[in-house]
Amino acid sequence: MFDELCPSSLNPIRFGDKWAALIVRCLEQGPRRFSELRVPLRRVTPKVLTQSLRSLERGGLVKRTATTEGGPHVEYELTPLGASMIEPLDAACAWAAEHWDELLDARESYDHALVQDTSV
Amino acid sequence: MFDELCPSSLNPIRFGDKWAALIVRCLEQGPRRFSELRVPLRRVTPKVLTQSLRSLERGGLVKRTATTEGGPHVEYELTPLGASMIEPLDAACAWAAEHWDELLDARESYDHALVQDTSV
DNA sequence: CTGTATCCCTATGGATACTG
DNA sequence: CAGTATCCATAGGGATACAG
Repeated sequence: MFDELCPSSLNPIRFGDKWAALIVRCLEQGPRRFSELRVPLRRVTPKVLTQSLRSLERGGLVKRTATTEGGPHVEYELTPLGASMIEPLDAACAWAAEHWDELLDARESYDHALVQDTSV
Repeated sequence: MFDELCPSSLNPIRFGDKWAALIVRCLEQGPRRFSELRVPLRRVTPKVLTQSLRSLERGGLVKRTATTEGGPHVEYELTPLGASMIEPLDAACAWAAEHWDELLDARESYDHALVQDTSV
């Protein structure tokens, strides 16, 4: 029933892996180089960043352009498909931001209740 | 920079774990019992379903109600907070559905190109 | 019926070091 | 600069069996 909504091998509802959404938001403002992406992403290790970028590239969301003149230079940018993802992604981020406090509060009171139960 | 957007411990941008989004969509149409949820979710094992439900409950997105009269009977339903998540979730699903073919095509041609490179 | 308990396997992601 | 290579730790998810 939900097969077509969420094949685990291609799960856009989760917007890809841990860094995918963040990368897309970085590229939202224009092309970025490999090293330019590392900084805002909390110093993600190169291996992991490469993994995520390859995955986005594979899904046609990001385009990679390399030149070698004057040292290696690689730029990543959103494809039109990638750019089309920004709208739902922003909606999700806006929702999260709007309800952030509620989420944290719910969590805290749930955990608090658990402690009570356990101690009794 | 992105800390407040995506703490890995509470990552609503990914709509929770593998089953969370699917569960929410099941509950969208009204309260469901534990066993009623197992069927549409491709026969997810009880352990995993319990895990996901607990996680949603902890986040204040789902409410659990249990009665014991005439055998165990437990119902899960969306809280207002959980219901508010449907909008961005639907947006994400709609995007995925709309661009599904493009995603698959991009993937296929990426993999195809890889094979070419490797064989050369 | 609604879960727990146990075991297990893989995928994800990170640290560190090295290369073209 | 833009990655690979290697090793490793953990968590997520699943199979199966059992319990209240």
